[in-house]
Amino acid sequence: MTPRKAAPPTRERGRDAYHHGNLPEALVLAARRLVRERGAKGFSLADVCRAAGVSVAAPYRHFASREELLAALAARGFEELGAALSAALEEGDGIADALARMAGAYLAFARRRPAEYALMFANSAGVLLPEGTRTRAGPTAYDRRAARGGEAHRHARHAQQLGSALFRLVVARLAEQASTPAERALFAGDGGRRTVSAFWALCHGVAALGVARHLDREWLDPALVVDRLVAPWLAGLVGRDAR
Amino acid sequence: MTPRKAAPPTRERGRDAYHHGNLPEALVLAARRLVRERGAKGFSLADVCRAAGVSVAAPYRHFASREELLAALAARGFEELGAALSAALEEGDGIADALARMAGAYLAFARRRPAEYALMFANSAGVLLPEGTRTRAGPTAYDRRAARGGEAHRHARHAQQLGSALFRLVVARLAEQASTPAERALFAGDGGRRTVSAFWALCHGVAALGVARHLDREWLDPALVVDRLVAPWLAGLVGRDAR
DNA sequence: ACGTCATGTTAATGACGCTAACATTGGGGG
DNA sequence: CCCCCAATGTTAGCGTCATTAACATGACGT
Repeated sequence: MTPRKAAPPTRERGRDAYHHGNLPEALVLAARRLVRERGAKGFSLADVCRAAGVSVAAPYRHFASREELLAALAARGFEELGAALSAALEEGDGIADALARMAGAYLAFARRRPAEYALMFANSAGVLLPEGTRTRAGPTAYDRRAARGGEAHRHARHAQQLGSALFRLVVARLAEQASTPAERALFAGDGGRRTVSAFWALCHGVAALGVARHLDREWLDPALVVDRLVAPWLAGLVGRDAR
Repeated sequence: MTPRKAAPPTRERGRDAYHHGNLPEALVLAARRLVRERGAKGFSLADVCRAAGVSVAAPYRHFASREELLAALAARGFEELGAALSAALEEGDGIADALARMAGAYLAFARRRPAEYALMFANSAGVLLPEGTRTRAGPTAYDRRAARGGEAHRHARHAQQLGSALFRLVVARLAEQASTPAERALFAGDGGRRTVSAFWALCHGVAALGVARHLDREWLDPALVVDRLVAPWLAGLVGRDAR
């Protein structure tokens, strides 16, 4: 959007064929490997550089900071989680079944990639600092470079949450599958987003407490989560609206 | 517990009257202030020392690492949260009301102390590293000192979760307030712990997503959380067991 | 009075995040 | 066809941090 001057014609944007051969991708992959091996805090940007075989200053051509590299990794995590949820949604037969499958997929993701999952919600800039704070004011060196060279990069920014596209898809698909007026009412208009948000909170609660080892082992079983949380919640909602 | 040799008779353990006058407490308070002002990652151990007016090496007489100081802070957070939950529990009239009040207290805590809440669940050693990993093996200097001088310190360790004491209290109190057989069944035996765990997951899901700004503003209202999550969930559970 | 041990300080170490200044490379316009 | 330039990567260096060892101090019991 907003093409100030005609875009350079022949070269494709960040596909491959760079010096290194797509360093941003290599960095994200290296970071992901380290996150899986050593946990979300168990590595440094320097480690990532060593793993990718570049100097410690190289990442700053593509990412404004270590935080932004991790944000890119988190964004990738959200994409994968979204894909898993979409797949589960499509397999579902009826609202209750679809929600149960999605909960299973959600919890499976968190259990198989605990460090990445924790990272996705450890959005330090947005979460851990109060409202408008920035650790260091003023544009960073990366910003100055980026300002000069058009708009260039941006590897994070996208999908810093479960994209609203996915949200809309889930609402629409569940609305289709509704078989009673009460079920339909749950996904009509803005209420649909509300219902899905509640479902997300439900899944995230179990996933986050589970990853943090605050819950008994039994909660690793999606069947228990569905039986003691998802199903009762849905039944309660439907039952009330039916009355 | 396990008093190897008779404890030193006259001096009280870590009350006050040290060189500094209870440095551990001063450090925790300074850290808490910085967490509230600058967020969970917006400060360094050196900053805490400057705020407390001691040298950067002083904390290591009382805490093994920066992580352990933050753990102590988190433990304090869990204590406060537990107290708020207990108070709400006692005010409740009936299970549904008690749970609604506890949910309100829980969400209020997370909303009023977002950085501390995030910290409480960012237990890096336990959460963010895979199973048995340690960043650096071998006993630290603090460990060696502590091994020599009996068992000495320990400011964290306690209450790294919502204490099981609180858990038992909640289960017992709710079991008393149950007015139907179905409600009573929810809190009988191990099932009680399960039910309260589910409730915790529910609250944590909304609180964590809310703190991370992943939910719409409307979810800041406890009434909505109760109406769309807590109440339906409870009604669903009770309704099913009643059948 | 004294010595001892808890408590705190000074100084030093290695790693890290980040920046500026310099080097290289590959593709497109003259 | 070649050269220029911008994108990409490197080297060197700065300030900070967490952590440690070695040293200082002072309160308390003997």
